[in-house]
Amino acid sequence: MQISRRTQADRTAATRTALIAAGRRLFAEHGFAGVGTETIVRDADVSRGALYHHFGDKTELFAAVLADVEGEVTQQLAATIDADADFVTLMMRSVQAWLDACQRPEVQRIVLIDGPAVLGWARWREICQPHILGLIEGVLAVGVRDETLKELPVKPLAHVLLAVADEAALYVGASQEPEAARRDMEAVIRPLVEALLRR
Amino acid sequence: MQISRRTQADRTAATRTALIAAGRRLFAEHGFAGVGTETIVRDADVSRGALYHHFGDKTELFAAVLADVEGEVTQQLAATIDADADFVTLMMRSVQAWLDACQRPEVQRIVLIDGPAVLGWARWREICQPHILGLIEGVLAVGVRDETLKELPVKPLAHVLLAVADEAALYVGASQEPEAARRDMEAVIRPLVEALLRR
DNA sequence: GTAACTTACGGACAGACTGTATGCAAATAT
DNA sequence: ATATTTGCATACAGTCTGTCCGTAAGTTAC
Repeated sequence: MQISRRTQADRTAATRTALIAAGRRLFAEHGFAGVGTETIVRDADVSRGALYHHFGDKTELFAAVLADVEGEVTQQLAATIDADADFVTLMMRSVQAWLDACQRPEVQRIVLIDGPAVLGWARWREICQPHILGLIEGVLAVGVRDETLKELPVKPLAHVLLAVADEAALYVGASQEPEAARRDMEAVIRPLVEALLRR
Repeated sequence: MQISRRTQADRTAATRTALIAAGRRLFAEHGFAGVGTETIVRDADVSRGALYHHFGDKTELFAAVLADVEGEVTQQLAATIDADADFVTLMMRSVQAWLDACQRPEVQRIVLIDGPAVLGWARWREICQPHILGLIEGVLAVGVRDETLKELPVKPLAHVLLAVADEAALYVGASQEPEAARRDMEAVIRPLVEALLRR
């Protein structure tokens, strides 16, 4: 083994992250269909050959970008979770954090709008699974086990709750008066969350 | 005014409906990005010139297809609505009907998956507004006014409920065991609907 | 250290697809 | 009957995607 200025792993990591970063910016601004690979590689300062070497096709790059954004947002969310809080405030705080995160166009456009259309619903949710969906399921599972929550199937429940949060984010994002829309949405979501508690 | 074999309005109607029907089939099967205009016009038995004469571009044709599907599904839903039933059973019956309708791939792919990505979320919901969203808002408004429901902002609530129904449809559609998934989803949705009632 | 090999990348190319422009024909207005 | 508008056909230009093949950088074997 010889000494080398840049190892292969280094090169790979550099171009991959450059491409993902560029894709993130451009997909967020123009949407998946609105930006060509040429634009992406120019922004990332690599060649189209490099792109197609590391990613099977344009949608694979998109999948990597999506996973990247998902991971980041989920990490933010996880940080706001306080295991001591009761279920309802925990959930409502998570919704708050989710709405905050989704104000960034990357999340709205990439995760919520283009994700399912580009990758298909199943693949999209698969990518969400280890991240945000898993987080929700975890919180719910605890609630079900220690009997503060009704006995409901956790997985579909997590899907429904995430769908609610997604729609809320888009609703607020598209609203002319975001503050009012946000207050309304929180007022709507709270009773839904409370409905999960045992009486 | 002379007698004419085919009036202009007839010609227009014929090609428009042919294009919409073809688009409906093909968009449902291959997705918006997966089918070219050439394929559509061949299936509709018209020329590309005709397409671009009647529709500004491919996305405008898609919008027309979406409105078409929306209208049909909403009509089906409206038929199942029985004003005499109490709120919860009314809602749960609507969910049933919605899940039935969404088993058709046209609805899943066109309305739920591609719609927001192709047209943008705002335009997408705009098209839903006169149809399914309006229907939900109507039912809710009645409930709020006669005080069987909590006082919640109707519009965001309708959005959230529709989002729940959409996710349920996609969840069931993608499931390996649709019957079980459907039962689970209904079990999850019921308490959410009940949560809207005044105590 | 050198040769063999694998991995990362660059540039050119073919195919497909979208939207437009131009020309014609059918229908309607004058 | 003529003019004008509307519906439609075809050809064309521009763009974009994915592939192919060659080259260079890095890694392994001897």
